[in-house]
This record gives sequence, structure tokens and C-alpha cells, in this order.
Amino acid sequence: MGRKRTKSGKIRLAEVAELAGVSPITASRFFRNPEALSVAKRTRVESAARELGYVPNLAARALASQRTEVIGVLIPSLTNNVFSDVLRGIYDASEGSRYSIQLSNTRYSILQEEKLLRLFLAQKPAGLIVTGIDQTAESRAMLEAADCPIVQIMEIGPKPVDMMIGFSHYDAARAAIAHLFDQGRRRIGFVGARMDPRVQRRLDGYVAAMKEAGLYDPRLIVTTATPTSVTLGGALFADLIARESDIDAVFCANDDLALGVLFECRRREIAVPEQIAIVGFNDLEFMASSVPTLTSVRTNRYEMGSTAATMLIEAIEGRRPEQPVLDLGFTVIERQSSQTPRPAAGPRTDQWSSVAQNDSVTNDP
Amino acid sequence: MGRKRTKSGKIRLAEVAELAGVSPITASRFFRNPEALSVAKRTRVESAARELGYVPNLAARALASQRTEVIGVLIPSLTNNVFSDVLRGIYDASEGSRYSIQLSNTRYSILQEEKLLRLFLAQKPAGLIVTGIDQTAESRAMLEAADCPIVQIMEIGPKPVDMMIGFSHYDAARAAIAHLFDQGRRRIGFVGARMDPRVQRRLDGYVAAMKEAGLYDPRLIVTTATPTSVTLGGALFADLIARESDIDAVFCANDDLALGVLFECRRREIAVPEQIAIVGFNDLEFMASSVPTLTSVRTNRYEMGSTAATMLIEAIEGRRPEQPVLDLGFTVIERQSSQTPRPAAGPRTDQWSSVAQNDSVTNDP
DNA sequence: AGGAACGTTGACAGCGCTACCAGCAAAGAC
DNA sequence: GTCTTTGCTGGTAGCGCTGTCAACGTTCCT
Repeated sequence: MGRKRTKSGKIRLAEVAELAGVSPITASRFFRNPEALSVAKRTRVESAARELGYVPNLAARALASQRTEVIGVLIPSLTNNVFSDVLRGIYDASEGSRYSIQLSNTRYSILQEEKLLRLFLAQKPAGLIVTGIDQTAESRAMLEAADCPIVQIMEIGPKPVDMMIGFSHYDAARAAIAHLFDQGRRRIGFVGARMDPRVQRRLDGYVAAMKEAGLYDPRLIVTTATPTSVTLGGALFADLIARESDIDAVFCANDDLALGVLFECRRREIAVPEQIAIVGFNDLEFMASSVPTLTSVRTNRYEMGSTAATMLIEAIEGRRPEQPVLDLGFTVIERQSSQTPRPAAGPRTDQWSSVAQNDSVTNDP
Repeated sequence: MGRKRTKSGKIRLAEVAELAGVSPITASRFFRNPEALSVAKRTRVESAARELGYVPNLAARALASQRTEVIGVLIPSLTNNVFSDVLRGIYDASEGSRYSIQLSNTRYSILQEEKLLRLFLAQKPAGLIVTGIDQTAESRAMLEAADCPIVQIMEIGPKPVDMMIGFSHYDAARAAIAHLFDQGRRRIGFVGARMDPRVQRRLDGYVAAMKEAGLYDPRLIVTTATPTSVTLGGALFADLIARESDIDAVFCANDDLALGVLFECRRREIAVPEQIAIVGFNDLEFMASSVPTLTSVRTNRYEMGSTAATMLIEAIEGRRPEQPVLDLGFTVIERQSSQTPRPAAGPRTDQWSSVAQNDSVTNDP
């Protein structure tokens, strides 16, 4: 009677089948589609597996079935807080499912992304989550040829490869600027770092809004390719204010920059929001508790990740969503840093809970 | 002559071997140990592989060789900035190697860690990186029985399972308190959140230092099991100051809390550092550019990750480090928030670069 | 010159699992 | 009662690669 036990002493499916008194293929089915078994065999296999402490060999399964249960995730940064929220959503949603996450970092390089994509695709992933819509032509072709579901996350745009979930960075920036216009601000600066495609589209939204209002002035824009940081926010603002001392607001491409601008204002004794209003982007946690509290554009990062993973798993299992492109929208969270003072602002009380946000403008598409 | 091309049209090792005019096993060797081939065959296989665009099938390799090229990583949080730095180090160091990273989130639960560990070990990983030294007895037993190298990261302690890389949280906290003593502070509060084992050891260090100085007072300690945040830092500090209005310094278990304390001080018009000194932990980027700049204990997170991955890979390949336990130390970065004012602090200049740190106390073991 | 030692190569036999298809019994259709 | 349909089960034949061991040619030693 053939080989028993492998040399490593590992329990194989065959052992489980033997103990349960069924054929190996029946035991195999139990793990993939229990409903296909009669109740009697199902319970027999189940208890046999439990008794032996059987754990399936994923490599053998992948080899035999010609597909893996791996979801590939390509993100541009591991450091950026924005992506850690998205990732948390992805991991949370995939937990409990049979799928495991394979993460790679493109470091904001679409060439690196192409290389990683080639690597991923060769392992026949069950599904793929990629960041953004700006792939190389080669990457695009590979994605379209891939025979697995794909979700593009972080933004929405035309021509999705497959599924898409995100929001319009362009519209979000316009909404932020509109809010500043509402507050009577006219000379609104733009501070941006890294200038990846999504930041670029925020800049586009800013430019469009300013042009429409007849207030566009390229000298109000300060950007750099350097990775973002709080310190950099201060430095860029210093450049801006040195050149354009008449600005009355700054729209920052992200919250780190906004915090840096706030600190720089404090350092220079520029009153926020009286002299200069500040608006950030992403609504990280600290924005609600700084002094003054900082206005920001809230984005649904965790939901983006968890929904992307959920949609992807559904699609892998054959249930394609009726709505393959999902706009998660954004919300302008209006806080102290962008209020135009109506009466004189009296001295602050010692009420720390006064950091609560004011009313807000939501964009739920 | 036997099967050609699999139905999916994938290039297999056999095709490469055929084109190169060698046996499949020789081609296989080329990918695993090129030095074993004669130069002639080596170049033939290499060009054949390139020409066909061959990509090895990892599942088949894993099945045949009975081992995977996967490094399992268990961390307690995906949100915490601290871990994103560590992760970046791990990913950077593993890039270019043959090993891929399999990441899982224990959410600070040692039971969850045990479950994940069981899952990981069943897939015979090439190596394992686990966080901390506080595993369940069961986990500990599994780790000790595992036949792969293991690195424990984030802290050092007695009885490493295998390799270990980190620093002493206890000593780091003591160094921070010693610095505050140097600055003449006596009533030093402790603010901590989440209270995972490493934060607990920082608290232990604080308690020991205070006791030795005869200044220990349990009412100076405010902690919570809630996950950390900037807002929470403010709230905890509010609790502390409401109860103990005579404190002259606060040691925060992390930088988010420290920033929250700073904002809360500003809200209450408490002068930092004149009335209250603030010291954080980890030295996140923003600590250097806040107003005032914030003192913190710098930890070598990126290096911890990259060194752990490098050591692990070396060990996997049979080159065990002569030094299996590595203390990466820490540095107290002294900034404005903990200086005792000697002369009166004059008005600030508009020099943004004045955020530069002062001198610092390094602990390089 | 004979033999050992070395470096290089290849044949064979799986690794543990699942796709495919056939078989069989029970249930339903006419 | 016969024929089809359905539900469940099992046999066979790999998936693509590598471990093991034997065989080969070459070089070096005595």
C-alpha cells in the first residue's frame, strides 16, 4: 500500500482521507467545496482533519490547480500614512478569507511598478490591487491581458482596466479652494511635495479653480519632487511667503505639509487663520487637535482598502460587482485654520474638547 | 516527444533547457547555483532563458524542494508609524534577494500572534521575523521547534529564540528621565497609551528612575489601553494636569502623545519648556519642526528592519552571524521642549532653519 | 601508466495536490 | 418498467520543479 508519511512526518491529505475512510479526492473536495459532499462524509473528513491537525500544502495546491490564493498589492510608499490606512483596510478585509496578501512597494516609480507587475503576474495571483491610473503602456497591456480580477485604487479616472475605487483628486482640490473662496480668501498659495500623479491632479484642480475666479497666479505655487515631510512644509511655505508676502491662504497637498506650514506661521508669528488660512489634505488624525485645528479634505482611505479587497475577492469568486467603478468621495472638514474671523477671536478657554470640528461640506457621489 | 508547452502556453524550464541544448536539471541548477555550471552552458542557459522570457514557477519549486522562499513577518500594527519604518527596512533589505515577504498583523494580541504563527509555520517559511519577546508559551515552543532562522525585533531581552535585534526600552526611558533631571525637572509625569509590553517597559524605566531619585509618585502616571493618538495625548495630559497642577515635565511614551501634549499646553497657554518640559519617544520627523521643537528618544527603526532582514537572509543561507543579539541603542535628541531656560528666551527670528536640534546623548552599546 | 579525485552532467522519481472524466446509485420522467 | 437526470465518489494522470545518485570526462598524483 504505497508510501505512507513523508519523511518530514507531515500529515498529508492522503492520511486524512485514509482515516476518514474516503478517497483523497473526496477529502480534497471537503476543503474546497464542502457542500459537494454528503453530510456523513463531510463530518468524517472534518473530524479526521482535526484529529490529525492537517494543514494543506499551499504549494502543492497552487501547482496542481494552476492558480494561487494570493492577492498582489502594489503601492507606491510604505512610509506615507495614507497608504498605511489603505493597507489596514486591505488586510482587515482579506483576513478570514482564504487569500493572502503579497505586498510590494513601487516607490512612486512606474518602471518599478512594471517590473513588479511582471513578477506578480508570473505567479498567477488570484487578484491584483494596483495604485492609481498612471501605468506604463506595457503595464497597462499586462494588466489587460491578465486573467485575474484587478482593482485600481486611490483615484477614479477614465478607462478602468477592470474595477476601480477612489475619488477625484481634482474635484477634492476644487472643493477645498471653493471653501477658501467662501471664507473670502483670494491670494491662495499652493504647497506640494513629491508631485506624484495624484498630487499633480490636486494641483490641476487648484489651478482650474483659481483661473475660473480670475485669481490664478503661477507665483502662488510652490512644489518640489522631494518626498513630503512636516519640515518640508515649513520650508516651502517660507519660500512662498518670502516671495509673495500678500497671500491670505495656503492649500497644502497633504496634511504633513499643512502642519509644517502651521508651525512655520507660529515661528514667524503669523496669525492663523486671521492672516493666513491653512487647508490640508487627507484629514489625518492630528488635524483635529492642533492649535488652531486644521481644515482638511477627508478621504476614505480605510474604506478604500477594505472595499477594494472585498470587491476583489467577490470578483475572484465569480461574483462581479454590478458597479465596477466606485467613487468614495471626500469631505471638506472645516476647522479653525480656515475660518474668517467674524467677531474678534476672544482668548481661548481651557476647554480642550473645543477642538471639535465645525460643519463640513461632503461630496458623496 | 513528450508534452511540449503547457496549455496555458507558459514557458517552462524544459523549454529553456531544450533551447539551450542541456538537460532540464542543468537548467534548474543555473537558477539556483550558477557557479556549478561550466561557463559555456551557463551562458547558453542564460540566453535561452532571456530569449524565452522564462520565469520560474515558485509553486513547483516549493513543492519539489520542500521549502519556500518566503519570509514571514509578524507585527502588531499597520497604523503605527514606528512599524512602517521597520517594514520599509525589511522590504528594502529583502528586495533583490530571492525571498518575498509575507506580512501579518497581530493587532497587539499574542493569541492572534500564536494563530498566525501556526499558519505561517505550516507553510515552511525560509525565515521568520517576529515582534518583541512576549510570546505565549505555545508560540515560544513553536518558534523553538521551527526549523528556520528567526529574528525577534523591536527590543532585546533575555533568552532569544534565535536572533534578536532591538534596544532596551527600559534604558531608553531612564535616559529620557535622566535628561529631565539634568534640566532640573522633578515632578515628571508619565503619559502612555496602548500599553503594549514595550510601552510597559518604558514605564518601568520611568518608575525606576523616579524611585532612585526619591521622586516617585504614582499620581504622576496616566495611562490607558486605548490606541495612541495626538488627540489622546492632549486628553491624557488634561487629566494629569487637572490632578497634579505642580508637574514640571511630561515624559510621553511616544511622539504622537507628545505632540498632543504640546497642543494642549498651547491651548491652555502653558509655556513649553518654561513651565512644562515635554519629551517624546521615537523621534518621528515632525518632532524637529514643531514649535517649540520637541525632545525625543531616537530609535533606529529603519535599521532595525533592514538589519533584521539582512541577518535573517544570511542565516537562511547558512551564514549565521557571530553576534546573534544586536543592540541598536537609542539617542536622546535634546530639543527646545526640554531645555531649562537659562537667560530669558528672546523673540524668535524668522529663520526657519532654527529648528535644528541641540546636542544629544547617544547610547551606542 | 594506473588509479584517485574532482568537476560537471543527466536519469529517475517523486513533492502533495487537484482537473478531468468515468462510474455508480438514487431520484425523477415518460 | 425503462430511460434520463442528478448527486456523489473515485481513478488516473499530471502540475513544474528539484533531491539523489550514478556516470562521465578530465586532471592530478604516485
